[in-house]
Amino acid sequence: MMMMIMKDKLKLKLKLKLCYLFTTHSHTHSLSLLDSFISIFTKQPFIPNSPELTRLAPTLTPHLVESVLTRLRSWKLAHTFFLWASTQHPYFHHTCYTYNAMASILSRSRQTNLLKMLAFDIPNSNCSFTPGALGFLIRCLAGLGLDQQANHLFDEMRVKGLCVPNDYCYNCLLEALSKNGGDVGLMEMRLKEMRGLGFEFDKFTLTPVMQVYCNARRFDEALSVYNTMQEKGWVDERVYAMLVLSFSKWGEVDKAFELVERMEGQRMGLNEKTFCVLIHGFVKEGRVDKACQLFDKMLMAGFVPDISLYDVLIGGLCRNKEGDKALSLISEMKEFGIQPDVGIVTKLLSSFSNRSMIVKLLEEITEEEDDKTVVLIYNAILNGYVDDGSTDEAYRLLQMMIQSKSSSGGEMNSFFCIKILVSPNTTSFNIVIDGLLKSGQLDLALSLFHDMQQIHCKPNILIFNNLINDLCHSNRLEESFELLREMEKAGIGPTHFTHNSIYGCLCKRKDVLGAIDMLKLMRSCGHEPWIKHSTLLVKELCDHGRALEACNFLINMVQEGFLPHVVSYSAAIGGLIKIQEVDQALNLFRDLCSRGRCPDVVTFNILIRGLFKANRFTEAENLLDEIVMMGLSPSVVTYNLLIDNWCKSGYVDKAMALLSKMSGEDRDPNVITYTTLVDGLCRAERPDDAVSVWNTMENKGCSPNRIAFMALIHGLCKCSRPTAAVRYLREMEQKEMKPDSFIYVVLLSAFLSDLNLTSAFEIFKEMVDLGFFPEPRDKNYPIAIDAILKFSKDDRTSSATQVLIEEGKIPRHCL
DNA sequence: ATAGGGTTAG
Repeated sequence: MMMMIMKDKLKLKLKLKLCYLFTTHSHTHSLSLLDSFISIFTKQPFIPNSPELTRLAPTLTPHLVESVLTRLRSWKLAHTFFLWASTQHPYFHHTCYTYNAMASILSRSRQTNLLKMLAFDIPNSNCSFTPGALGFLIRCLAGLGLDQQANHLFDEMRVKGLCVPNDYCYNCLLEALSKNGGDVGLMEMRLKEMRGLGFEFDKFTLTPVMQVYCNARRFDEALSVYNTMQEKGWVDERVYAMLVLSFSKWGEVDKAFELVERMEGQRMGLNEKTFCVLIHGFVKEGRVDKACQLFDKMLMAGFVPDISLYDVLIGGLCRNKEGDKALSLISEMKEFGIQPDVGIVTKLLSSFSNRSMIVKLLEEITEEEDDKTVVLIYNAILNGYVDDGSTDEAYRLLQMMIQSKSSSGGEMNSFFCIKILVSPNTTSFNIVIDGLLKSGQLDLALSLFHDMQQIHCKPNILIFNNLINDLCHSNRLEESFELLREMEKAGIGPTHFTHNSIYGCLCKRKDVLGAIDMLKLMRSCGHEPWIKHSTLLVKELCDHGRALEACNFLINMVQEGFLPHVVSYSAAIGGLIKIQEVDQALNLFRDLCSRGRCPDVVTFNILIRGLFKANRFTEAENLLDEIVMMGLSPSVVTYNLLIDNWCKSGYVDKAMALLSKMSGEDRDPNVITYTTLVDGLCRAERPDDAVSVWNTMENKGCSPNRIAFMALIHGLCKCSRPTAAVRYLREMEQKEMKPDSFIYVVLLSAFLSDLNLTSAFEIFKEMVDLGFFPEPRDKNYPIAIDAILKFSKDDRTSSATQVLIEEGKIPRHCL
């Protein structure tokens, strides 16, 4: 410790000596020092502890550091130098001036994080700041939205005694707080502090205060501040603009406009940006009238409008069906040399329902404008047709445009009654081809594609992609490949969309080899295959019992450098389970985990179901623990699987207990949960409990679907309660749900066992009328035959049965 | 314009 202090003292002595040496000579020496530092810090590579720097360190002064910082052109170099200088104790300590020089550079170059760090360091450096310096620093912070840091810094500097803030500091702080929305409570607290310290409020205090009130929609407070400023004569253009913009934001268009007029009375004006924001805001509020007036004022003030203002005004006028005014704006913009673009023309067309207006628009433009603009308008018309479903009209108009190219006189457009003198461009074809594809006219789109090549119009990537995509959806793979070759010949590189369209088609076809070839191609282009396509291939294979091939495909994907998504893996696991390869499924599961893919609840659900089906209950329930250990939580499906398994293995009460647990865990039971339990309770001969679960379901607002109804009806019949069951059948009918045929058989049998022949016949008749009479090979066929026999033998039903036979409703072969 | 998938009930 002692040694270090002595060493420092020695260094200090040396420094004083050097300073003396340099200051005794003229300041050309310090200029050359400046140059030395600049050249060292701009030299590449920079070596922090070079002998050169060590030699120069003692010469550092705050003034020199400031000069170097402002001379270094890049913020990075400046910051490197700044950090280096920070470590040169005891020769050098930063002052508020060097800190601020750095802060200003970081603020200008938007280095938010570095500035934040700097602001954090300053109070810990024990460097004192003048009030002016603190104000400056706060403004640097505010410039990058660091108002919270500014607020914190302000207090810390004061508490540590490093600065005694004055009214200027407070004004800077208020300004900072108002910049990012602002917190009314915080702002009012600072004002109270100021007053307590005896500082007067001035224009620079109240302007940010008003801003904060405006941002917080505190209408009355904002106005009262405004009035105070008005009395003192502090209202300037900025204050006005602030209030006008706020009024506009609050939807008070008239008040905003009044204020603008008041400004004019005081010979004050808005700036260009404020004009633009206001005009957009007014139109948004549906006040195109005031927006147009303001627009005129803007032109009077000498500002040159840009196309976006015309766009928004014309859009507003079109919405108000003021087509004439919109058209006159078109003439006006032409005087400014601004061409209407597609957006504007489209807006005009959408508001013009009658053809005369469209003709006017065409006239307005065709006279002077070049072909480019005319094509733009025609494209807008094509767009309009396609958008309201008149694809055929669009196609016809485009054909006329194509003809105009070949016949020099121009084709007569019967709709517009004018001559078409312009040939279509790529966009024209794009619009119509797209429209044709959307309306399912692929072949017409393809023929248009050939037409465009006839007139040497170049197709773009969008046209190729859309055609290929549609061909793939129609399973026309060969033609897709042909287009792919064609686009490559045309020098248009396929995108991931192109490749994925074809890949998807191959997957749909279960063409494993083709899909792998495509993956190779995609790998070479850096195109990622879409998850849904790979998964589709896996699923298609699994649905056909080819789970092992699906697994091989996934292995191939890995070999091609694409790690399949967990969804694709899950599909394969499901496929393995379907062919009873549960152990293989478990292996695949472990494999994907080891490859770094994370299984999710669905993956677990698939496995749990597989294990249950294989009667491996303990393993299934162990997986439940694994879900939790992985930080996942069981889903409703997981619980439903458990409930189903417990119901079917005789633990209905355990299942019921889980039902109550689910609501508590914010895993609300769904219609499947209830259906499973209704089925389970009926299997356990507890029809009353089943009905009570049913009622709970309805009370919870969960509406039963046809499967739920069928489960209850079936269940009640099994419990010999066909009369109760029929009530639910009627409810289903009321809800226009159609039960499957077996429901009628089940009801019929139940009534027959119950010896309720009348009701049995009623159901039987319904079944026959619905065409649900079982085929001879159907296992329910004997039941139907037995019923007919019983009906024929009984007085209550025999004649009606006879009628059915005579009407031919009971097949002949039954008799 | 172009993500999106795999699991549960009668």
